[in-house]
Parts: sequence; structure tokens; C-alpha cells
Amino acid sequence: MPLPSSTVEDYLKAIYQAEAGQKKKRGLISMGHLASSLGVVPGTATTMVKTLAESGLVYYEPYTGVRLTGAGKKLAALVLRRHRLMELFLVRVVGMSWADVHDEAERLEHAASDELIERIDKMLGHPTTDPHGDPIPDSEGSLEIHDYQTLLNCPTDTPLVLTRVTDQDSNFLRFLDQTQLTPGIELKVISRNNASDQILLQTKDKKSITIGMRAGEKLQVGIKNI
Amino acid sequence: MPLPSSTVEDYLKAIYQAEAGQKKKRGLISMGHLASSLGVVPGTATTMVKTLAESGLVYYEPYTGVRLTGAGKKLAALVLRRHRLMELFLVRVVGMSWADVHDEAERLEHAASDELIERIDKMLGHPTTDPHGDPIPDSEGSLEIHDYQTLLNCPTDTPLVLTRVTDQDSNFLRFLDQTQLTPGIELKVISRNNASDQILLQTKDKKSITIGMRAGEKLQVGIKNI
DNA sequence: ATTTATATTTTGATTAGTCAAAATATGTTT
DNA sequence: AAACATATTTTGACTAATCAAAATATAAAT
Repeated sequence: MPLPSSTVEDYLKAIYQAEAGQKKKRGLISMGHLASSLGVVPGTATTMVKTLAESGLVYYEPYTGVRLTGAGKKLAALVLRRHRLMELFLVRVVGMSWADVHDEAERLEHAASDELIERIDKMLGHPTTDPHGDPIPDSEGSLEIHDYQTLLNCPTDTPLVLTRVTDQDSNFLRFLDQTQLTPGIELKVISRNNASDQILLQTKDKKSITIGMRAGEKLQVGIKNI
Repeated sequence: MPLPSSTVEDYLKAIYQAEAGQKKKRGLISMGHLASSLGVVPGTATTMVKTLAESGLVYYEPYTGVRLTGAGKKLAALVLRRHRLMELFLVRVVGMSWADVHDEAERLEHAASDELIERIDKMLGHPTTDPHGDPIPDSEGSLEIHDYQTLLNCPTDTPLVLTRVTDQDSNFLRFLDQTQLTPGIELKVISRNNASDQILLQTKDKKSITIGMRAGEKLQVGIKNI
């Protein structure tokens, strides 16, 4: 069992995230979806997935799609662990903006040793979420799954906490930064307007913010515990 | 001009260090030497060096050897900069042992962005040497060249400062750690004995240490400024 | 149920980097 | 200078990852 190449790690991670992003159903991930999320042509994804299947990391059904096996899921979770710990490290220790750390971590996750990752984990006090609110798998690859609502489907006029941002685009993150919509902030949804495609928010300090529906869908919230 | 691959960076770095390790002469680096320092067979080095020559990064004379051009030298120095800043960062900020950082930095140097490297540089206060005493090139790729003596050829009974350790083997470094022979320490050479292949040292706090000649050759010292 | 549209797989080529081993050049001894 | 030893280069083959485009399968629509 040779170390998985950085390409293999990327495929596993992409399948993992596609599975996680599925609306509850445990269907297979299509080659088209996988290929486009990795920026390769579909034929390339097919070929690679077949070799992953031979290594026992995925289950592959031709013309239908792909799913991680137990081994694949664990490996993918460990890659995600590296990625998310690295992101948090870059923000907390190196002082980078959360808008910029994704791409950096994308490369460093393949280069950092287990020893370095565990050291970072310890240094950060065994954190459970990264700067975007994404959960950090433990060193066994297990993960607490939270099923948050989004600003699109959560109750209105209820105290909320912004817990997770499910888009890594740095322009979007910079916008959130400027409007103080960062994980941990407390807010309420005042109203939604389908016609104008807008959500009206109010932060704890009575500041009003409006965002579009597509943006709201990317912001996950928890009902505030009193 | 595409980004140099991590392999190209490794070749340039190896040639750079072979040139630096040369006793003053500015001869060419042989394929045999280059190949063995990179852990590839000579034929591979020949092939790769020819493509580096086509990119204008090295001057290559068949059957004789290879030398960096100006462009190649600059690129190599920047790789070294990344490597050495990363090593110092891992020691100072992450708390790793100087005996372990070499291999880690060897991989991270290819993954870290310029932005990250410059941030680390700033965070560390623009340091000029890494944990082993190796000089850190500036962001233009320039480097102060110091011509230190070694414990093999320096004067005896003279106050010295250990400035540089020219071997990255982690067992050797751990040995140095245990005997407190780390860069910055003040010491004297009491005597040398060719027959027994030993150098007798004394540290500032009157502790006696003996090391072999091959080890002494890897320890560079400066005459202590009073 | 055929046709049409879309997605997937296959095929053939390409690139970077490598090795093994044969061919060739260089240098050193006598 | 001829013979030998050593180093270098060349050749042919291989692996991982990719793309373009042809072939094929599945799904949708008339």
C-alpha cells in the first residue's frame, strides 16, 4: 500500500464532499459532477475512478457513479482534517485572512507530515471547526455531523448564530468579512422576499444587512441556545 | 514561462548546493555527483539537465558537467530561501526540533506561496540564518557569503562561536543537541589528535567534549568578536 | 417505440519523470 | 599508443495523469 498521491487524495476529497453535499440521499456521485469539481474532463475521472476502485477506495458502478468505501472515507476524512487544521493554523498563528487560506491549505495539505498536523492540532487546542465553520475530523477520521439550516430555510425573527459558510470563494468571503457576517456572529432573519430575491438580516447590534437568496443558501445557522 | 515543477526546483537546488560546496574553484558539477545527490540514476540527470539547459537555467557541457546561469542561480536561491525560512518557522513557531525540520521543509518549500513565505519572513523579523546557521537569501535571491573555518582547520585555544552545521542528518543533529553543540554556543578547540581521529573541545562553561574529525569538519565556527 | 439529446466510456496521444542496460566517450595505466 | 577502467549519454520502456475526440450507453421526448 503505497502512499496515496496528491491526485488520489484530491479525488477522494472531492467524492467525500460531493457525498456530504447530497440532500440526505445516499446515491452515487456522477462522473460529470466529479470531473467538473476537479477541473478535469469526464474521461479522466472515469479512468481514475476505475483505478481507485481497484485499490478498494471506492465502489464504482459504470454509467451510474461512484461512492467511497470505508477505507476511502477514512482517507478522505484525514485529508480534510489536514486541510481544515491547516486553514485554522494559517488564520490563528500565521495571521492570514480566512478569505485567503483555502488555496494555500489546498497545497499544504499534501505536503505536511502527520507529525506536523498533530502538532498543529495540539497547538490550537484540538479545535473542532475551521475558520469557515467546517467540522474537523479527528485523527481517526471520524466527524460529528451537524445538520444546520441555512438562512434560506431557517425560522424568521429567531435568534441565530452563524455557524458555517459553505463557499470558499475568496471574493464572497471578503464580502462577508466586510459586512461582519463571520462564523460566531449572532443575527436574526427579519424577512425574505422571493420577488426581489433578498433576505433581510439584523445583527445583534441592530445593524441591517440584505443579501441575495443564493448567498443566503451558503450561510448555515444554528438556533441560538439560551 | 510556466512555474518550475518541484523536480526542477530540486535539481536547481542540488546544483546550487554542489557549487557552494566546491572548494573555491568554479568548475562544473558532474552528472554523477548531481544524480547521486538527488537519488536518481545518472542517465536521468543527463536528460533533465538538458531540458534545464534549454530553459536557460543552466549551462551544460556534455561529458563535463553543469553550472547554474544567472536565472538558474536566482531561482535556486529562492527555493533555498523558502526552505530555510520554513525550517526556522517550524522551529520557532511550531516548536519542532531542529533535527526534524529538514525533511518537513523539503516538502513544504514546494507548496508554500510567496505570500506565505513573506509573511513568515516578517513574522520572524527578517532573519538571516536558519536553525543550522545556513544563510537565508533575501527575496531577490541574494545572499551574504561567509567563509567560515571548521573545527578541523580553525586556530586552537581561541574563543570561537559555532555558526553553522553543514549536515542535515537528524541523528547527527540529535547528537549535537545532546552535547549542546548548537549554533551560537561559544567554545574553544583545546587540541586535535590525528592518530586517534579526535578533536577535544571546551565550552564556555568548562565542559569538555570530544568529537571525531569527520564530525568536526561539519561544524563551522567564527572567531569570537570581543 | 423510434428518434433525439445527454452523459459516460473508450481509444489513442501526450507530457513529465524515471530506470535498465547498451553504446560511447574520457581518462589512466602501463 | 593500446588496453583498461570509469563516467556519461543514448535508447527503449514504463507509470501516472491528463486531453481530444470517437464510440457507446442511458434517459427523455416526441
